[in-house]
Amino acid sequence: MLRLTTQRQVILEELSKVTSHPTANELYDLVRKRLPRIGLGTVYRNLELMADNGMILKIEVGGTQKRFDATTENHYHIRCAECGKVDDLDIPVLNNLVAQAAATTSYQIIGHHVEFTGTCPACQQRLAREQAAQ
Amino acid sequence: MLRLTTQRQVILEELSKVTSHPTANELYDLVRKRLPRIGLGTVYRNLELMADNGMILKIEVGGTQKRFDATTENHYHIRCAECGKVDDLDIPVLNNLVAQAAATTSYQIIGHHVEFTGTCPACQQRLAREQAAQ
DNA sequence: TTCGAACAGGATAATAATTCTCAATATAGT
DNA sequence: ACTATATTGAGAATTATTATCCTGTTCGAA
Repeated sequence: MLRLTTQRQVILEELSKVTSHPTANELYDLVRKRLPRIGLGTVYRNLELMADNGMILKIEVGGTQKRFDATTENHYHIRCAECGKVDDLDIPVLNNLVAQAAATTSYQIIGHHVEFTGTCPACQQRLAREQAAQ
Repeated sequence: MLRLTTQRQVILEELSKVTSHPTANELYDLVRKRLPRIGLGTVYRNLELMADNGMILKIEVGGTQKRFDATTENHYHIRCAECGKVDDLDIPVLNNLVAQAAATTSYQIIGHHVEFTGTCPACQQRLAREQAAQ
């Protein structure tokens, strides 16, 4: 069974503190402020373990890195195509979609996720500035 | 501008032939049967270029690899949590969802994608067999 | 308590997927 | 044909993640 070690506790606390959806590496930076000797492998290992135990959510969106979320209820995300930032979207979860999908596939459905792509406010501004500069 | 080299033509043809959603590496194997001297880098480079030009679709789903699709219209996918296989789902695209999302975010929305996770028929059988064997 | 087994951590090596670099080649337009 | 540009193949480099290995910790049973 899963022990609540100091490392796990701090990882969980730091993840809960932020509203962003940090990557393992971003979380590593946060946690290291409190546990300077922690290893990156430990962060990866424990994020994976906690996700498997339903304590946190592993968000497998597009982009190159996995992201994590202390909120475990299903909700949707929007990802910035420029900088990779991920934010929550405040729209209701489409539970009827699962039934609809189940009717048309021979897969046994586990869950679903909706991911929007877009340009975040910061990148919109940056792009506008770059346009103007030319 | 974009030349239609032999390599690009063959990559596009092979991608169009299959109904699966091959990874760059799977496509590399297919293409190599016709162009044995092609490099993996060329496959990656051209898939990226063709996706940028809207000739094909780059599917950034969960899992560790990007996948590609000769169909460019938006449609939804289901991915096997066991083996990573990706199939199309025959359910209508929710265009109203974009408007809904636009109303609740300051991102400028580009697009959206719905991804279901599940267990594909083959893995269901395999898992059932493994269960029985114990 | 103390002994042993299982658990967990940190450091580092290994792997996987993708991207980059660069010299050589091919192509289009003049 | 000539030149500028685009493209290729080979391999190195990078990035993100996972595995390994050894050491220290903790939990229970004796």
